[in-house]
Amino acid sequence: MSEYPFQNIETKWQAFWESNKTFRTPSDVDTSKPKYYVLDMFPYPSGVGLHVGHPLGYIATDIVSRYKRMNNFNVLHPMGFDAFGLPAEQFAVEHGVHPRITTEKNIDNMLRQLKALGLSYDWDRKLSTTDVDYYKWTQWIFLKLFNSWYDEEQDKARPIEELVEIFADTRPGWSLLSTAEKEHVLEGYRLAYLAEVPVNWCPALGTVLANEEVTNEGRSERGNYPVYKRPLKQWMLRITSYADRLEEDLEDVNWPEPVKMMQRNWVGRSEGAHVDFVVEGQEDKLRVFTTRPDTLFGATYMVLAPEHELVDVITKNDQKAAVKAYRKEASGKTDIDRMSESKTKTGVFTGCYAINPAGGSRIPIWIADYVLMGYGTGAIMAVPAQDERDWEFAKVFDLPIVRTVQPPDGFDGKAYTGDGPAINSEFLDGLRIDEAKARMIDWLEAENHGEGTVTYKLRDWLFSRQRYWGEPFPILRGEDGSVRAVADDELPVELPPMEDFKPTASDDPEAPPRPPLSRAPESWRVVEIDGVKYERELNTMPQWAGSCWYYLRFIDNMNDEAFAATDQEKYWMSPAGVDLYIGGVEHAVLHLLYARFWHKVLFDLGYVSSVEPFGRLFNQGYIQAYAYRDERGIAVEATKVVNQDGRPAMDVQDQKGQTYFYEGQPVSQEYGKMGKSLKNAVSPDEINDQYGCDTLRLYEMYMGPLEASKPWNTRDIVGVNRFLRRVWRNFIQDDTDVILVSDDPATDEQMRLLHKTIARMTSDMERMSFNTAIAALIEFLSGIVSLDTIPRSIAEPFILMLAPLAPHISEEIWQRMGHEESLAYAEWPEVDEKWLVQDMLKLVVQVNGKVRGTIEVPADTSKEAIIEAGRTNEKVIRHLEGKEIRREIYVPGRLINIVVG
RNA sequence: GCCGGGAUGGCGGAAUAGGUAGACGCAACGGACUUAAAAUCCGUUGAGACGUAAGUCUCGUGCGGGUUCGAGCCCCGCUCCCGGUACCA
Repeated sequence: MSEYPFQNIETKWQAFWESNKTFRTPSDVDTSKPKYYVLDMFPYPSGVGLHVGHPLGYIATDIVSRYKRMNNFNVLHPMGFDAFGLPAEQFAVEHGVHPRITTEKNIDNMLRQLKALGLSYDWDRKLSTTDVDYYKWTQWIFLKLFNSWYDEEQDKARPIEELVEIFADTRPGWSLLSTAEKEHVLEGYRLAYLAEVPVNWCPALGTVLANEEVTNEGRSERGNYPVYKRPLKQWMLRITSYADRLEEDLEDVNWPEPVKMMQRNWVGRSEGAHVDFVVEGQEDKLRVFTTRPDTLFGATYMVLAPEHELVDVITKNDQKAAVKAYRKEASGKTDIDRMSESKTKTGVFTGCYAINPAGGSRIPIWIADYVLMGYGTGAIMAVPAQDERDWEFAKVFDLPIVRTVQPPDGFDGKAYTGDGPAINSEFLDGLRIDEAKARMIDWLEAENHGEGTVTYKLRDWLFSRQRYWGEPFPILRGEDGSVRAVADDELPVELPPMEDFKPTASDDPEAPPRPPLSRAPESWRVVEIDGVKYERELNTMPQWAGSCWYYLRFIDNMNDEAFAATDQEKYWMSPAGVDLYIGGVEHAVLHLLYARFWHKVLFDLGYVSSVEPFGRLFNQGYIQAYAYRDERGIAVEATKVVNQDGRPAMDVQDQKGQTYFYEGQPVSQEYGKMGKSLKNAVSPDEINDQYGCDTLRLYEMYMGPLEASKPWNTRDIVGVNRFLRRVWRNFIQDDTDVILVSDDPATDEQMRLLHKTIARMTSDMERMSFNTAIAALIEFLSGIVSLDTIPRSIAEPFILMLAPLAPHISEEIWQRMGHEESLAYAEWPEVDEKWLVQDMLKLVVQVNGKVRGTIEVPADTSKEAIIEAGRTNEKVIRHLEGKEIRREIYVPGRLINIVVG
């Protein structure tokens, strides 16, 4: 037989696992055993398939799953597809085929690629968010949101009926209200509600987008099209009610700090005060939000956002023209314009004055676009002495500046935002910022000028999309505009089959949105209940809906009574949810924040048992690769680039002094994330064909730490491939195909090597340090490579340790060693400490911290004798001559350091 | 600007609790086997100096300081790279 027949082996074992359902997790697992739920962020089934960067995380979770199975855990390791949403629909539109068909085709291709990697998923739990019996439950959860409200006192969501009962008891005249009037009140409380709000409208995509889906250049994250603000009536989810809990509960999860930080920033909690200003000639006061109530005495002017509703009311006649012009200019600006002009402040005086409640001075009211309508109250008190933006504005328009915090000596700056004693502030003088804030808030509340408050950057979640390929809302609308939920037993509301599912895209930002479902057949669109006609909600849910809760459906995916049976949910989700969740950091805010929100709602309503969905999150790094551009700056196929000697760039790209050519033309080298756009993608299929997937798995893990981004270098693959070939050659005789394992006892030296390796492997696997784990196996093999036959007592543990990393070759050798069962549930080797004990210690002897010699002593030598041996070592003596020994340090088992002066 | 993360040989990386810096792999070089090549196996490989040699010494983890018997690791001050965020009051 030819050496290392990886193709036969891998085909054989993938078929074996599939037909034996080796990795199925039955619903009646022995719950006395510990559980481990390992989850990947499931992929979009895109048409282009995978490149080698995609499976990095999947390979890692697979290794963890296999390792945990060998450690007597019940492992839940499922996989599915996030197939609704824009990418799937755009692909379908581009190819002119129905999204249901392209989605299924793409899923099939991806399944093939995933299975070719030998990943140990329980494929019986496979799901797609587009499955009718999946999105039935997505709709069901939406109805739970619709039928709930947030009780601020109990700090949890409760069923809306309970609010109705409370209103009946406590709200005078409640029973006199009409159904519509009651519903209007309740709308202000429901966690899913309709509201007319300024939304991010993307005419090119024909849909609205969530704040999270818009880049800071004001473009759509998907497709990079311009996005405009416009008011529309849309479904919203009241995620802001959960702002504090979404922030606070980050404390209790084992997540990467950067991701926690990004979520905290997104929630953007800030503490401060509302302050009410009397406006001359107005009844109503003007309310501002400030984080620095302590600086109120230094507020020398006020600024309203140009969109603020009071602008028209307060503007004096002689300023009307200027204000109108400024407002028009501001509204016509896109976000990009605002950004590019952010250097100099602009604004217009309204002609109107307000009275500073602290000190009573008369201060002018301006409008300026550096104040945003979407944050706080859309109005600020400007304190130029302690705020950089206000300082710049005051300088441009020559407004007064009063310092209310004493800057340190020698401070020559402008606005001073640091701490210091209050000045020019009457009853606050001398207090530090924190004390002054608290005192001012007390005063504001006592004098009825405002109160302490908290605001957030987080907005409610815009939940409607004007697209076809999404979950229909289980909502009916009456002709009078009333809203009615579809009954639970009427679920699912299936997406109607439509020939023309394309969105109505437009270049005109003012064109009215026309959801594709408005063209659905009337038989679907119109529903009659008790003689009343309703039209179905024509928007669909955003892509994130399906991915918000898929981890729960995996637990019990066949259940048609509930999204998951209670006992199953308890077993797999208690106490801290998913035990390991691996995915890219790009989901830090969107998916992870939304999923946490839904989970908390379900928790409040008693449907899930853990506070957080994902107890431990891990971000794998990106795989990067060299890429090449021609003189026009266009990326060229990296595999076809050669160096000055005509060698493929792949072989020399990490060396200096190279110049590169593509079809004879010089090209420049760069380095970036692997992908289509840089034309530097490497397909796993290629590597599989040439080396096999055990090699691919090993190489991806051997490249470096899982969390680090690292360069792909096809050249380096031969390293791990040589290792596997060497394993094969050592275990299987080349010409006779005989297994080279004997029942001879292992030598002591071999046993020491084995147990040292087990100890290293176990700790490396626990901390997911797979690169060093592989190094340990390579070292072990070098230690036994010269043996003609390998003693079974060391051969078997070695194969078991190799198994999670390179499962196919391991299964094959395991079987040839005489085992009838798969090694998938064999026991992970255990360290026998007695083989770790050293009889002789090798110690380094340092003089003043520099290594000068080594000594070898029996392990039971006393400290004094060891130091003596070190001091008298011939190489050491030279460095001690003529010097006084001041100190002698012995670090047990490691070194001796002799300090001389 | 602000907030995170990082920088170790020609390259990817290792050093888990402050204790021999460079494990393991790639590349390169030398050797064995071979008619030859591939494959495989053995050896060398951070830089420099001295020595015929065994070897010895000096320097060395982005830069400059510090703490310590001892610093890649801790502290202070920088540089550069990557990610997030940006008039958020």
